[in-house]
Amino acid sequence: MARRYSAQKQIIEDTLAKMDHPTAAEVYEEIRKAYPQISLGTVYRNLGLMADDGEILRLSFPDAPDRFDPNAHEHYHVSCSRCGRIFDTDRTFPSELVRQVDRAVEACTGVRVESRVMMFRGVCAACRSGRA
Amino acid sequence: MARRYSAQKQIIEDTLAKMDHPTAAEVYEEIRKAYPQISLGTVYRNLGLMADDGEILRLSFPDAPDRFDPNAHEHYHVSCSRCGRIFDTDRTFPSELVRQVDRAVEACTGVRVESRVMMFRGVCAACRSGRA
DNA sequence: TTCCATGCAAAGCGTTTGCACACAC
DNA sequence: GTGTGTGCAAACGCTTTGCATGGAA
Repeated sequence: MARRYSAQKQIIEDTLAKMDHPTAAEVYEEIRKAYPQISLGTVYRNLGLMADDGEILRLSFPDAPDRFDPNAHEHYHVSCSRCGRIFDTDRTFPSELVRQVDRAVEACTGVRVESRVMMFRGVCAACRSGRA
Repeated sequence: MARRYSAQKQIIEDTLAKMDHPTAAEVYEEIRKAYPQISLGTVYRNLGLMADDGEILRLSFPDAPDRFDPNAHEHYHVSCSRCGRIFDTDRTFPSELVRQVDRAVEACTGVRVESRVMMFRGVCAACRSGRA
């Protein structure tokens, strides 16, 4: 059941942890700087497996490659419609609010919520004031 | 600025309205029953344009084709992790809750929310009781 | 020794696009 | 008549996969 150790998976994990919602290709390019022999297929394979195992999050956006998030905890994702940057909500986000929404969703649809990938669009603070 | 009238766009719009979160291919197949001469490219083109204009919603899921929703109003999407069906929240969903979340998101990330595509996973009522 | 993970390259699939033609205006 | 939308098919980009090899257990 447990996966066999592999240096590549370790590197992918460590690299993802240092990046900000990268695509698989971005992870690949970053790793290649230090380990030019790694293959894109391996990066995809490991990211996919980690996402399936719930270790990390895979985020899908229209017309764009998937992005990965090492933080699999419940949080929201917000992308700025001007600069495209992606923000996470953090621990300061009231968790009762999340639970309240879960309950309202279940009341409305009958679905008992297990996980949330919630994406918002808006304009970030930097873009609203001066420049992006 | 206004788009020119086209019978195809009209059909696509009408067909989408009658379906439940279909993919572009599903819309195409449905239309083909009555209008076999329509082309897949036209379906994609029109759905894409409508989504860009905010007329309809385009939903992206990992490892699956995009799905389209004729209802562009603020609502949540919930997909059942067992049967894969997609549910919408409806007007009974408390809108103050949505606004509360928007405010909390802005407090947390600095992003002023303009639109929400919120997707949950869980197990629907049908799957929880008997069979799907 | 066993068999899972890798590297490589090709295939797969959803989606977009270029072009010639048709049709709304 | 002018220019946007269509049909068709080819191209595209992201992602997965088959296969031979290498390395963990």
